[in-house]
Amino acid sequence: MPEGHSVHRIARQFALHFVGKQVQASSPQGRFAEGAAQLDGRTMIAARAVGKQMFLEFDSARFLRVHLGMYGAWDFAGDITADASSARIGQANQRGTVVGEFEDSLGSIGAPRRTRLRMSEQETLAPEITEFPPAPIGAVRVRLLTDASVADLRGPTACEVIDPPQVEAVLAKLGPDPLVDDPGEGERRFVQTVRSKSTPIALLLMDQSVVSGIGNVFRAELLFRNRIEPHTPGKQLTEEQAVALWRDWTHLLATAVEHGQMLTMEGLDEEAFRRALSSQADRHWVYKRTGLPCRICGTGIVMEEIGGRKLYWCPKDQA
DNA sequence: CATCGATGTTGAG
DNA sequence: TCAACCTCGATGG
Repeated sequence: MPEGHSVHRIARQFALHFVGKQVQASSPQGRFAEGAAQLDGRTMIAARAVGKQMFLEFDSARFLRVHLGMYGAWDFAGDITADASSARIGQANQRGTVVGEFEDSLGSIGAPRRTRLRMSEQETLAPEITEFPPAPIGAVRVRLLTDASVADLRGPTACEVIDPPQVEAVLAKLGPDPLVDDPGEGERRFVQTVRSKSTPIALLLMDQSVVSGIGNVFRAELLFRNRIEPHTPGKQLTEEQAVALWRDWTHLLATAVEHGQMLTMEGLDEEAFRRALSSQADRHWVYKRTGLPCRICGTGIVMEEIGGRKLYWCPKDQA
């Protein structure tokens, strides 16, 4: 379920604790045994996210490409970075465990630390491990293990070992990512593409070849924040509207990566933004609010299926 | 405890 | 256009 910000957070986790280290790769589930064997014993060189895709680079020019799809997740344990301001506490950990921000990045002398963190759309702290490495739980497609940290991947849409030309082929199909591409260049590409197509803007925002990283939540919220009617053909947007969409996406993405959660009320409603930081309620302008009153004008939010996904908007403010 | 739906993508028909 | 992929929290009985 992750949109772009989650993948950037996961890549950062790998950059902090796996890059520069030799990695033991395996496939406890068995389905990725061949791929794991190609990575086993190699050193991770870099971790990079582009949109919802992640590339873990290993020595000898091998890349692990991962796309979490609808319900993929990484389970980290040992020496990892757990950010208390964004991670929720898992069920069995309700009382007791308190983890300070970046506490676990402080020092790693001696035995691996015991933090366990699931990173998907949400970040959830699980009960601490009692042994390292912990036994894999469930269907783990690939396990990446260093002397102090472990990462288990489950339920991904894509998980494959590829070479540099194949990496380039994947990247070539992706639209700009504000955290990857030069800001001016990304904006130019986005605006140019959007304003050349007759496809509804609601579909263009979800098209990863037009812009990388936007999913169903950000799509609906971006269109509301910019008061754009979702069915408007891309070519009917003004230059200013297209530019504003790109800049707002840039802003929302950076905020989400920083806080580890989507904060789409930010910038337009400071009170709601602060409330969203600590609670699960009142998080969105229109997403999943069918029939509820618009937070601005009170009109009922409407929903329809388009391109196989649910689209939410305010028929009055986004007329 | 069974069922549903989801913040996504691919490929068959 | 739709099923499949394969996971799990939310929901309902």
